[in-house]
Amino acid sequence: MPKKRDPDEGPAARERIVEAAAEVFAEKGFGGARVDEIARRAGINKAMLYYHLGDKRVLYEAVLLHFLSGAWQEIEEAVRVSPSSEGRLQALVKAVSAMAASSPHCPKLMLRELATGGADLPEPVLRGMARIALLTKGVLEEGRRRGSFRKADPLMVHLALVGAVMALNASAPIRQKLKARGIQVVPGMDFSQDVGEFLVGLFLTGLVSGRGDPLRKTTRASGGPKRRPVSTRGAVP
Amino acid sequence: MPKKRDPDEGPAARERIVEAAAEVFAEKGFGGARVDEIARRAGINKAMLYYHLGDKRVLYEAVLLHFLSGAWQEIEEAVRVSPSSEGRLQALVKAVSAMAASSPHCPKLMLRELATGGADLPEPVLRGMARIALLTKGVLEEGRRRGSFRKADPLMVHLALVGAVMALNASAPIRQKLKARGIQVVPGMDFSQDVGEFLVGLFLTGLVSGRGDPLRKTTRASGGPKRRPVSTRGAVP
DNA sequence: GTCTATATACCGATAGAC
DNA sequence: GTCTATCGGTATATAGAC
Repeated sequence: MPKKRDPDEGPAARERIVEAAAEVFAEKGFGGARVDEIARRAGINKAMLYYHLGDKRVLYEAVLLHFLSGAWQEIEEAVRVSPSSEGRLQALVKAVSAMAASSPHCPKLMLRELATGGADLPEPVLRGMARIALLTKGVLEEGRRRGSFRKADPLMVHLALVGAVMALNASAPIRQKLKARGIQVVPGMDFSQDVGEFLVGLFLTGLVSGRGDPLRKTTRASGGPKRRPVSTRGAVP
Repeated sequence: MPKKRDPDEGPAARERIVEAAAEVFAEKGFGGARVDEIARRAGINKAMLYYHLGDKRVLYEAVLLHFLSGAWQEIEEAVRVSPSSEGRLQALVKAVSAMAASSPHCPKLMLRELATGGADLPEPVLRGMARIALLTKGVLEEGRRRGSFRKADPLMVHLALVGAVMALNASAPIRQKLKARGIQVVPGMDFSQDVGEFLVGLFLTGLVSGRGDPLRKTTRASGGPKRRPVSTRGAVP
């Protein structure tokens, strides 16, 4: 009886391997990840890993596509069904945020790829990222034409969004370390606000007050400019 | 004659080693960096590297402190001299952006640490990061009390700022890859807008139009908080 | 202070028995 | 399909000659 694992005890070998690989690649990076450790966490022999998936780079490609291939369609769909420019931008921000929040491994993998300049990115992943960047560009340019958005480089918006989303969603360990050094927002270690909603507010109207909360009137069409915000304060001497 | 290197031909050994190490750590990460390669790029023998700096982890610590220790004071100073809440936030954004832009290695190193959850961060670096986060928190809470800012979790703002800044400043290789796949904003491969000014606009007023562009009223000099920055609309006498 | 040579350990990948 | 054993290559770190 060469088989020691009960075939009914969980997902198929390939699935378990990809999940374990995502964990280890996210923690250690492509170069730091050890195939032995991936095999161990998958509960499988290293030789079996090579038998099922191929070498380390093929494994990495499978991990990235596992996280990204589904998310792309959800992002495009979320943008497609929104009726206004602001709604589309809001949908884009929320969808990217949701993708990052869908797995703790996803934002870490993305941040590493940002740091390496995409050196380890396989071609299919690059094409998908280009699709999302083009989608962002389209949303922003249309909103700009309609007068809903001010002038901003679409690629910069895309990169700022990805960076902010991934940093926030990968920040739990850093938050814990900062918390031990004086940064404590609320008694718990979690954020005091929903990450997606925070990002929508940030990208749509920024931090300066004087405009209504964008979340309360999401489907406002692309009409003329909004009412000029009232500067609230005696803060200007 | 054991010495092959002319002592006058450049900076001291330690400086050259740290610079080369920053380069390699930024490109390959802590686990992926090879001590041999650092020594080679520093134009020094590997044994000499150990003689001067100690082991790989001490070397990494020296690299991080080299980039961060000076930047912290500049950030705190830039915030300190700003006369208003909005001006302080603007100064903070610009100072963090300037730090990331000061060296191509800095944003890559920061993104990697975000991805690892600060696992490789030495204690002095962590304390410095906590200082900046606390500074951000103070700026936002004061602005909130004065009515200048809307409600937002200060730690989320800090992490979003760091993520966006580092992603934008480390994005040159990714931009080139995306450019080859249909994303081309302007003929050159550079952004069509200054990164610091884009970020100020994003964090202060977001992308939705209807408010005066805060960038038009900022002083041209980088980090110049001399003039009152933002609230210069005609409606506010 | 500088360099060569090497100890020690580990990793990716495969061969081959079962 | 599964596992053990191992090869070949390479990494960190140090010993020791000069």
